Formats: sequence, C-alpha cells, structure tokens
Amino acid sequence: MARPTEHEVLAAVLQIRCGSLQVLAWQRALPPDSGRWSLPGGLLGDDEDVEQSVRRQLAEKVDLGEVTHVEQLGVFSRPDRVPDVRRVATAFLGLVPSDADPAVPPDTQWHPLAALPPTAFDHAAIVADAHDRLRAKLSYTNLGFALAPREFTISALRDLYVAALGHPVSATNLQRVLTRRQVLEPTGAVAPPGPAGGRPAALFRFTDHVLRVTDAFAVLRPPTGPPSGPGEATRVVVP
Amino acid sequence: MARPTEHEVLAAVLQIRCGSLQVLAWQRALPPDSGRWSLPGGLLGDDEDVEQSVRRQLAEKVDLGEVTHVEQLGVFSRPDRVPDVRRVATAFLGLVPSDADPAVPPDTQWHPLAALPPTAFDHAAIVADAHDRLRAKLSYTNLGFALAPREFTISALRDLYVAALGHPVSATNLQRVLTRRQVLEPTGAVAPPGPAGGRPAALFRFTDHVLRVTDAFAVLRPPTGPPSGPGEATRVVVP
DNA sequence: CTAGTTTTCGACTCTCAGTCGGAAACAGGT
DNA sequence: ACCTGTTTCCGACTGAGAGTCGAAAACTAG
Repeated sequence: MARPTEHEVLAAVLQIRCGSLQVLAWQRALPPDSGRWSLPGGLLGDDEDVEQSVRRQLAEKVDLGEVTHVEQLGVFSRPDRVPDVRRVATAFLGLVPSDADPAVPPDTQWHPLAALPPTAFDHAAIVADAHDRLRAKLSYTNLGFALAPREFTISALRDLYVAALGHPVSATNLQRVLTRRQVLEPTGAVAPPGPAGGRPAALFRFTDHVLRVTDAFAVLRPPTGPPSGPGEATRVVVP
Repeated sequence: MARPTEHEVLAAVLQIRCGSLQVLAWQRALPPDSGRWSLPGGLLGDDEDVEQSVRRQLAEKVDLGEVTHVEQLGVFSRPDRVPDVRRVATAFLGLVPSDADPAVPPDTQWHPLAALPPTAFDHAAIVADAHDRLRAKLSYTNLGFALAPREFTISALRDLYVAALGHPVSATNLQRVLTRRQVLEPTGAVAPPGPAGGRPAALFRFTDHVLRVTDAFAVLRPPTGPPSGPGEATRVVVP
C-alpha cells in the first residue's frame, strides 16, 4: 500500500560575508522547480547515516575543510513537499568562518538571507529554521567559534554577532561576558590598525572549537556548594 | 542500486510518576529483539507528515488527550540500527502531566529512566536524548506546563523539577523566578494541608500552555531602552 | 606637535539568583 | 485553651553578572 519513501539530506550552509548573513544555494537547471534556488544535498546512501551523508553531499559543492560546524535541524516531511514522489528530508545547519572563501561550482552562489531569491520546494523554511537555530545557539553556547576566523579582534567579533543576531551588540559586554565564561581568550598579539589609524586591537581566539553550553538557567543550576568566599570553612566542633 | 528506505516515527513519552521520571514502552513479543522493550511508534503513512504520524501511532497506546506536548528530537539513521531492512527513524519527545494516569495496553508499561530494562534497537539512545532535551528546555523555557497538573502548589512543582532535573531545587527561588518571568500565576485558591497539618499551600497555574522561551543569553538580548525606572525621562533641553 | 580615530579598561548601577530566618496557618495532643 | 510540630509563605541580605558611560591608551595623518 505504501508508495516507496525516499530520504534526502539538505544543508543550509551559512556564512557572514560582507557584513551580512548569507546562505549557499545552487540554481536548478531542470524541473521540478527549474530556475529556483536549492540547498545542497541529495539522497541518503545505503551505507551511511544522515550525518555522513550530508558531509558527503556537501563535499560536492564546497571544501568540507571550510565547514567548521554541522548540526541536525530536523525533519521536513510534508507529503507534498516534493511533487510526484514521497521524499522525506533531514535538514542540517552548516557554518563557515567569515574569513573563508571556498570555491563553489558555477551554478552555486551565496545569497543574503535578507534578500533570498525564489527557493525550491520548502527550502525557504529550512533556511529560516537554520537562522533561528543559529540565533538561539549564539545565545547560550560558544557556537561563535564556527563563524569567526581563528583569530579576531573584539570589534570584528561584534560585527559577526550583529550580522547573525540582527540587533546591536555592545563590544564591551561581549568581551567581558565571553572572557568571563572562558569562551574567549587573548592570544597576546595585536592586529594592525585600520587605514584611519586608531589603537591596535588585541587578538582573541575561542578557547575550544567544539560546541559547549555556556549559560544555564538559574533554577536548573545545581546548588552551589558552601560559600567558599568570605565565609570560613566547614565549622568543626572540637569535642 | 538503493535498497528501499522505510521511515518510522518513535516517541519517548515521559511522565513523572511516584517522584521519578518514567518512560512509556511496550514489550516486543516477536523477533527481532523479542522480549526487549520498545518505544511506541510505527511506519510513516503515505499522507501524513512525521508530526501527524507520531500522534496517530501514539493514540494506539495512550489517550492523546493526556499528552500535553510533543516535539521532534531528531533523526536516528545508523544503517544497521534495525536488522535486515533500511529504516530511518524520526524520534520525538512526548510529555504527560504527573496527575494523569492514562490507560495503556497490557504489553505496555512505565519504566523509571534510572532503571531501564533492556531496550530494543537504539531506543535507549532516544530515551537519553529525550531526557537531555527535557532537562535543557526546563531550564530556559516554560516547558514545565507539560509535566505539571493544571493547578499545583509550589512544593509539588518543586518535586517535579527535582525529579526531572535530578538535583535539588529551591522552592523559594522557583516561585520567585517563575512568577517574575510570568511563567506562573497564583489562582487565588489554596490546597488542603497534608495529613501532618501545616499551612495550606497556595495554588498556581502556568500562564500559558504553549512553549515559550523565557530566558535569553545576555549578549543576545537586544539593548534595553532608556532606563525608565528610578531615572527621569529622557532629558529634554529647553531651547 | 596636534587633531582625529579606534580600542581598551575601570567605575557605577541595576537586575536577579541564591540563601537565610522569621512569621503565618494548619493538625494533633495535653 | 494551650503548646508543639509541621508546612508554607514572605521579607531581607548578599553576591554575581549584565548594561552603561566615560576617560585613558595607542595609533595615523597632517
């Protein structure tokens, strides 16, 4: 009774280019939806899981070495999301550091999320989910490492956060908060000043390049031990 | 070349029963993995998406009216996760309020996550993912509404959080934090005291029963307007 | 040497989580 | 009627962290 079910993987690969958040897409030459822009991906192979598959398919469009983070977004499964066939998609978020400029095939281009051309199928919804996920995880994790170069100034990092979040961010707070949480650390080196002069900016790096949760809700936080600060150690009653 | 791909949905339905977090599972009578415990679910139908499918399949095991929240966890797709066939699974988290006691089929039982019997296939990993997701979302969202009865005392809510999070929670903080964030509101009524007496506890309810994010990372937070608190309004210079 | 630019750092304030202790409200026994 | 034990409620205090502001530092260009 069941018609055959295909399974595909799709990736919304995001990068901050020229100060705006952009997504990688290729223009379809053949129906269905020819002329519209499609996310990189393809059918799941027999001997791979979806994570392996999306990396394999992405390698056909960009240098995988430039993609610093890939994570699963979820399943898109509307019965009519693709015409004629039943095709379920697992969507992924991919991130590329802002200093990379990977070579892409001629049919493939970066597009600002703010001015997305007509997309194929339900790919616009996937891009929107990717954007939401990025905004959320920038909030309470160290995910910024996947968008930033290996070394950067606080101003440059602030610009990345502004582009990804879409609202102003205080550079002073960004530095203090991220260093206190040991997400950032200074490299000791400084960047040369810009053409207009100005004080040379100190360079920073992310302390680690694997995803970590750095903020925890209060009520969730396990109780702190006895205040080891100004208080004395555990009072011992001498018998 | 590709062997046929099946797609199934599976749900880890969690509820706090007798002070411990438990998951609904049914015991397999037939191979493969007969005798082991399996999560409710089944194959995706032709004319439904995964969300519709998991609700349909769940309705065969429990009264859907008792399940207050369902959300997608992700895809489990190891090629060998099920023997003989290629079957990709979309996993879900389901939540049941602690005061519900839905009727279940004879092969189906609740099991504490702390003492889970042998599970079929990769279902133990799905349960672990569900637990992690629940812990995380209790932290920065109002997801507690899906675990709690419609009305409850702060002590009862504290016990729910303790069971779900696995560490002590201060009732005073819980009340103050959740009310300040307008997640909770008092109903005005009070609960009768327990057998040992004691002051009657005030009853509370969740202000809304749809998922909301209530905590936001600092750097992410859009800039606050001018401090409208003790300060004066925007200083206007009279010309 | 001065003006302009950009970054950096310290000081202040306010919000909020975490803790503590006392008051309030009940049941049961003397 | 009173006291005791129990549970809940609510105030006050403390400390950490975020948001803001402004001045000092370090550079370029004229």
